[in-house]
Amino acid sequence: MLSKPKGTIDVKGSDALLYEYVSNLVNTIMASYNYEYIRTPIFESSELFHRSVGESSDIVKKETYDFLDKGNRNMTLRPEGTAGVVRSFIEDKEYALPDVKKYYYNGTMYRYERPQTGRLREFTQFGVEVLGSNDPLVDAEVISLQYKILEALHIDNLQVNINTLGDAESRNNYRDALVKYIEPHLDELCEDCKERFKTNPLRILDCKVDADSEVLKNAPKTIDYLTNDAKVRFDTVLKYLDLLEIDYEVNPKIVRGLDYYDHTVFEVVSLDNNETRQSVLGAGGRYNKLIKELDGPESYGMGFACGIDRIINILKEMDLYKNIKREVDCYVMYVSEEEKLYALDLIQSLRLNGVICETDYLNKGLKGQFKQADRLNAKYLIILNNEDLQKGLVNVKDNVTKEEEKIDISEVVEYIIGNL
RNA sequence: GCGGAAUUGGUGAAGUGGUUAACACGCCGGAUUGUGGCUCCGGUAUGCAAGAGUUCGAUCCUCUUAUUCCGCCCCA
Repeated sequence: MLSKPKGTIDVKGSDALLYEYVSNLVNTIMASYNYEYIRTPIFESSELFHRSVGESSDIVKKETYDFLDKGNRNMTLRPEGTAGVVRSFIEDKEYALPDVKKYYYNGTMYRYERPQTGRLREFTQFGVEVLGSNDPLVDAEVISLQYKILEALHIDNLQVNINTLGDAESRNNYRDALVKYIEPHLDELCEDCKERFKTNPLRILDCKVDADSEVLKNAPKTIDYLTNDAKVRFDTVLKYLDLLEIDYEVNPKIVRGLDYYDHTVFEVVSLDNNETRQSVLGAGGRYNKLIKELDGPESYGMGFACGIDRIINILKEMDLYKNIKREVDCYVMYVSEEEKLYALDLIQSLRLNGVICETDYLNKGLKGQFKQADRLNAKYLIILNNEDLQKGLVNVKDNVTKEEEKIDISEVVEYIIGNL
């Protein structure tokens, strides 16, 4: 038996409707913020991700889908969306344009991970990237945009956890201080933290095992190592968020795992999402260094990415979305071959007029067709029979009131449209 | 990459080392000679994730593999 690859899903049925619903909502809201849709390749040169996401990050070290194409080029299935968008921005020299570029994307990403609920190898994210402005206004807008989308889906108990890493100077100062502080206490930390100490010391801060240890409680805080400019900048972001009425909590432990972040970093969680599950719905931050890192000029970037699959998991448990299904306007019933000809013609006319129309494809009896019509929640039934057709009439039954009337066949389409 | 649990039909599931794998929903057919949704009757897994082993005999025991779920790592 052939089956789908590990960590992938088939999206169909009510799931597909939910994905469609979320995507449509994203499109609508993005439009009102005037973000442009961008679609970048699903595979890019491996080098792009090594240089953007970072050689030392776990994503690149052990989670990418790499392959050699037939021209012996090293390719990687995109593990995240930012790198491709930034690459495109640089490649097309959009930094030279007079305006800020505001992009949003919505597509599949690939990471070779151990799958769990809310963690797939092929997963779907939407996200935004704002390129070319360092104004704290952008930080606040990006965070609020993500927040407002989740809010529009009626996901409750949202919380934004926010922190700042500061500029390069702040970040380096802090890193040095942290390393100096941790080193003598290294033996008191867990095995994973000893490894992190070598690869990415900042990540020790959000270790769950050592979270309650005295060592971490007394560790230096990023906020104390900010340059004055970086601090003022962060305070400004928070002020704007207050103004936009976004619930946030400054959490000095948020550091993020991708190497390209500086200044603002944040994540949005849903607190009542069955607690143990993957509760981070989206995350992002500012990445001013990244553009130069990828051979662009000095520029600025800020964005977020949001996991649609996780959103869908939450929506599926909400009463609001329990009965989502496509409703059929009209079900056309026939039995004989002659009636079928009328049916075919009528169905086409209805469909071309925008009526969602279904019929029988299995030569079922009338009883079976009634059953199918009910399964489809058809609002109207059109029952064809030879006797009436010869008089130019068809039976139209309102499937809610159960009232039935005979309508002139030339007026059926208008009648249905008029009643929908 | 590491640790743990699970896997029975279209679905929810019960069950046992030994002839026909319960029950329910769904679906199909009939009672109802072309207007159903109620009721009644009948049908619906040559099969218990896949493969190998133990056994006279395994869905049930053992091993391997796969997948799913949970925890860790990490992350959306």
